[in-house]
Amino acid sequence: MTERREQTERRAAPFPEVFARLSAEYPGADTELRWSDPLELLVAVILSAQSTDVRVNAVTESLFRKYRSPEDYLAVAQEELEEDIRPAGFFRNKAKAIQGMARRLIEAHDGEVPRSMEDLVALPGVGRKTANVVLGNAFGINEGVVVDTHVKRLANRLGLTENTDPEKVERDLLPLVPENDRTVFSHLLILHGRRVCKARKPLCEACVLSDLCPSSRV
DNA sequence: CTCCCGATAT
DNA sequence: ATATCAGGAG
Repeated sequence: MTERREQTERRAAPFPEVFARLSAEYPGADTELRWSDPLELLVAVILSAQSTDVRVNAVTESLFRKYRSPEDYLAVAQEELEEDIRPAGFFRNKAKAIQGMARRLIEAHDGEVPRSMEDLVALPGVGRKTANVVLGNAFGINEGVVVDTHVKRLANRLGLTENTDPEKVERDLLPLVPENDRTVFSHLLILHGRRVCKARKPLCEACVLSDLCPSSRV
């Protein structure tokens, strides 16, 4: 209790207030990825790694007309799939991952996208972040918080965690966020991160959280 | 930790 | 010129 800190170390933003303000700012916050079934969402999220949703949607618009089932992804040579997803970036890795994922769906899950974290993470190209998006958006299972680059950055700036490892960030957020709000909260942070709390030049003067953000420069 | 891909913002 | 973009694998 004797420790006397400088004023530079401001308090973490209170989660309920953060959630309330962002909910008001972004009503109906949802993914901007275009999808119409779990397989499409899974593919879209795999493609979204280090890419923008605009580029991913440009790719999937035609991709999802050509590939409608796991079998369809395996019916072409890897090189053909690579060309079909090229603009999304990392096209060799992602084509290989999608075909490996499709193969495992057929061999281990009767061609269906599994509904558990354990099974999803066992799919090639699917990590915890991708699994949480699919669970939350396609199946309404909100067990986890999606920790992507935006959620990680905002959680740190808001003082909701001191960790940078995505899994530790999620562990710190879980007790703060009611289970039913976890998927929505992820979307809120992602949207706010894209539009206001940007990685390079955050628009603190336009931020509805600036008065309670430890990192605000306003 | 590096690599994977290339467009865009700063 | 360099950091960043709805990450994951080796």
